[in-house]
Amino acid sequence: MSKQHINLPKTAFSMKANLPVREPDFIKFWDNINLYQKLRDKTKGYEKFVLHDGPPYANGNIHMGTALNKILKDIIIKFHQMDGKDSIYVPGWDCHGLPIEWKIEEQYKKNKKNKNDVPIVEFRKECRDFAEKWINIHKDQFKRLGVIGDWKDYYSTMSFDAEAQIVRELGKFLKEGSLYRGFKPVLWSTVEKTALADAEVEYLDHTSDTIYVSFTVKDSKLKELNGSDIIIWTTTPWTIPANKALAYNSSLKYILLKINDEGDYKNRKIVLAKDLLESLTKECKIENFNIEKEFLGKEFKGTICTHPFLGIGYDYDIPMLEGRFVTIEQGSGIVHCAPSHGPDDFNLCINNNIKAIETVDDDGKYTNNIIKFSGTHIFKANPIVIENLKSQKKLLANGKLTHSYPHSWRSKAPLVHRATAQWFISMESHNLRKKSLKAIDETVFYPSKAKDRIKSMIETRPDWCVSRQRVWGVPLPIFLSKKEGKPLIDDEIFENIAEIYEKEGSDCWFSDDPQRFLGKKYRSEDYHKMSDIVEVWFDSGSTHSYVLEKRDDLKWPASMYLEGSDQHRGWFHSSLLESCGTRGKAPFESILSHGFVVDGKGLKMSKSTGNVIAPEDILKKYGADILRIWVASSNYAEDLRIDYSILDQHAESYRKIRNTFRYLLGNIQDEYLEVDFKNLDIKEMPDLEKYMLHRIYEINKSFHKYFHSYNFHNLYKELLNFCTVELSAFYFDIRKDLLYCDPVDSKKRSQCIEILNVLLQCLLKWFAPILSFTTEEIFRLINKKEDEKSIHLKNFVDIPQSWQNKELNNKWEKIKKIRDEANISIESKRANKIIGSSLEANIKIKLKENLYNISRNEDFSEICITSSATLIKDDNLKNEIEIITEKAEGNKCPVCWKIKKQSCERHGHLNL
RNA sequence: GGGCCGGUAGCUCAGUUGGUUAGAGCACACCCUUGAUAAGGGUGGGGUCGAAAGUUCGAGUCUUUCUCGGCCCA
Repeated sequence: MSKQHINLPKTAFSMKANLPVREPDFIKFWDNINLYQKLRDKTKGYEKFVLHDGPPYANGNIHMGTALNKILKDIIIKFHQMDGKDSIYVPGWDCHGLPIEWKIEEQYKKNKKNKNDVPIVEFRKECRDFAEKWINIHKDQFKRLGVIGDWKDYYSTMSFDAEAQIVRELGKFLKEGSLYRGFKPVLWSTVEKTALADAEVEYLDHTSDTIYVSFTVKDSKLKELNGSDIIIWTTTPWTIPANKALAYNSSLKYILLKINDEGDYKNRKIVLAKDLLESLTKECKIENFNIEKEFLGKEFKGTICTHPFLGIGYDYDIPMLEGRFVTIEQGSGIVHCAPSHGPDDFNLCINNNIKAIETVDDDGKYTNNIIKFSGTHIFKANPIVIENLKSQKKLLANGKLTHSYPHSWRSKAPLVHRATAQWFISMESHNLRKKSLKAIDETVFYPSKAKDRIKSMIETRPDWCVSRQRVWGVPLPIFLSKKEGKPLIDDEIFENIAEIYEKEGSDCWFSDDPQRFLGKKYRSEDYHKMSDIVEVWFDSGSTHSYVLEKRDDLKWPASMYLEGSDQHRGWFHSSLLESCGTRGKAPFESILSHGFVVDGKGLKMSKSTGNVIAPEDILKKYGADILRIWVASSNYAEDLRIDYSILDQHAESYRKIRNTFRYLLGNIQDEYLEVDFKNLDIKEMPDLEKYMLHRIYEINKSFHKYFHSYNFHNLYKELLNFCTVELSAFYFDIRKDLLYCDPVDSKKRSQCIEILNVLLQCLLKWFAPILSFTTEEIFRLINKKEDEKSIHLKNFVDIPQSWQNKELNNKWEKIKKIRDEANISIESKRANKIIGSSLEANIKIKLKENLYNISRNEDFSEICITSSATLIKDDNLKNEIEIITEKAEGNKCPVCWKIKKQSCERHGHLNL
């Protein structure tokens, strides 16, 4: 038996990973050694890389998208840390807002409790506790993914200092004058005198008055339209006095129609959508008419009409605007717009610089802004409006319609869209739009196409409405003077409020005497205290001010913001606006946006489709490292597909990587020796080892190139290919003979061992940001230094330029080609059952002079793993390379298994 | 419905400014090995580049239309 004469690999590193069971131990370990703090200590004073966390909402278990986001962040953080930066990740949570309010209200409903009976402060306390609970759950879920961050000192939008700073930020906008009071429609119940959220709305049948109204064209580029009547249809006649515009669809076909019937409209020309001709003439009982012209909606552009109540003082222009929401489902194909009474109307108008005004008061009565009808309750206004339209000869027809209509879930009363006072940040008054666009230009985007996406949003977005009529949020720190109705602007007051919040949070706004906030300078009797809260996007949009700017360990602006591509309209967007408004610059140097997680077919995950995979399922079945491989190997610039077959594939790759490490560890018998790269004696190395060093140099180069461009899927692919193609199938396979069969202390074998140590170090570090757990497992096995606790505390390797050897590379490219040819030749003999193992073969390699000269000093029996190999120069060859494979005759050496006629030159003396 | 983005082997991805026969790894099939062994090696099959039309000497790459999918908006 000759096993005693060979050096077989031996390692404590098991083939089976058992990640789901083992990984949690490493999380405990990282906690125990306080890895986060160790990292900070280690790179204290170094250049900072700050990846500012976009706060997830503290509500519900994490899903695949969250897992993707956190893992991607962690991978990037670890890369920069190992690249020699102080790479900092402070996790945060978004805590205020409606979804949590609803959750608490839901609990109330279950317990038959009425929200209105509960003091606001108590209600807010429950919201706070709810968010707190989910932060803790999330924290564990994120840690389980292997994410290293400042878990002890995380940030949240509901912390007292956050609430205080939000007040200061709002104060800046108020002081500047860009935060103004405007009006915007919300769903309103005139019975309960309150705004309702979508979830509080019930759709019930309701019978409405319907009217066909005409707006006379005052001026149009389309000459035939002048003097004609544009027809609109509406189910809310009471909104006609609030009309400010008309909307058409530019791709629809419209017609100009002359009415010949007797009555108010005899000989008048009306305009309507062609597709609605039949229904409209039927409903309006128009029998005799002729079509005078047909044209496309886009020709309306620039058309101005007069208000149907022109005769009673409504003497302003009504422009026709392009509105994509206009359809031919019902009506006339032209929609009347009252910006105070519908979201579509509001948006279209505000985009065309027509602001909504207060037209209806809290009680449901027209305000003084409505000429002639002020004081009239809108629910009693329909007959009056219809009467007036008729007398002005602007009513083509009227009727009734029963349709689904929003009602209050509590009082069951029909709701209306009513413009209420809201607070806006102007995009124009202080050049916020311009500043933001400039900031976008100065930001680096990964992928670069994302830049255009956010840019076009900023270009077209209306003013930012930052007020909400809810309770779970930061109260708008605004006092309106009773005399002038103007907001109180005084830094001292904002600071006073902020300081109070810093100590006790913002609950006191709702419970305490307003005088407390006004101090001694102003009298509370002179002011109305606003009860609105600021919308949550302002909360999270301000994180840069109370996290990046406030903390000494961070920096402003952040090096990077990294979120899903939906955040172009979310957090990227609000952060940009908030920061540009208050600091004139973006709070980030770069933005990385990733796509969405979809199923294996590219469809979005949904409960109803049943294609949802939860991170928890993956962790249980595969472990976090497999999930991390999935993240690293997927192209985040597009949507990321995931299903069990995809994960199986990655688990398979993981095994390959693991076995690559196992080979390395086994052959060094877990006795790792750190190689001094700089002083490695390359000259003495065999060619193959030199070639491997060259490959390491090249891989390392592209590794850095890919990492600095955040191109992880190519980086991972490069590493994986290196393991499979160059190591496992090539270098390792060739060197088994040397490692197993040469004397332990032979020079050549020692040199190979040295290369294995180099490879181990390189691979361990290259993979550490991705395979956080597995690399730690290996590091624990080989690390002997008491003070070096974790692989994550190490830096990337620095590969000496001297390892690069392009000439040698060219040579080995050719040798590999010869090897490939030899394999094909050997395989044909194997298929014919002449030989089995390649060691049963002797090969003759015929080469033309050029190739021959390059190869002459190499031992191809070693490279091709055959018993012998002879090189023959032959310039008359048809091909570059020709291989002849013959069955090796003789005796099999019991040690190296080479088949020789004579006794083995390496092991013959052992007399086995 | 609108805006933006995308569709290359079963899977994950390459594919420079349009230029030979579209590549890699994995998976698959077959074979070898049994000294990396619930491992390792070899060989091989597999693509009308989402569809159609167009520009061009030449299109995976450029243009248009359609289709499917995703995000955002309505």
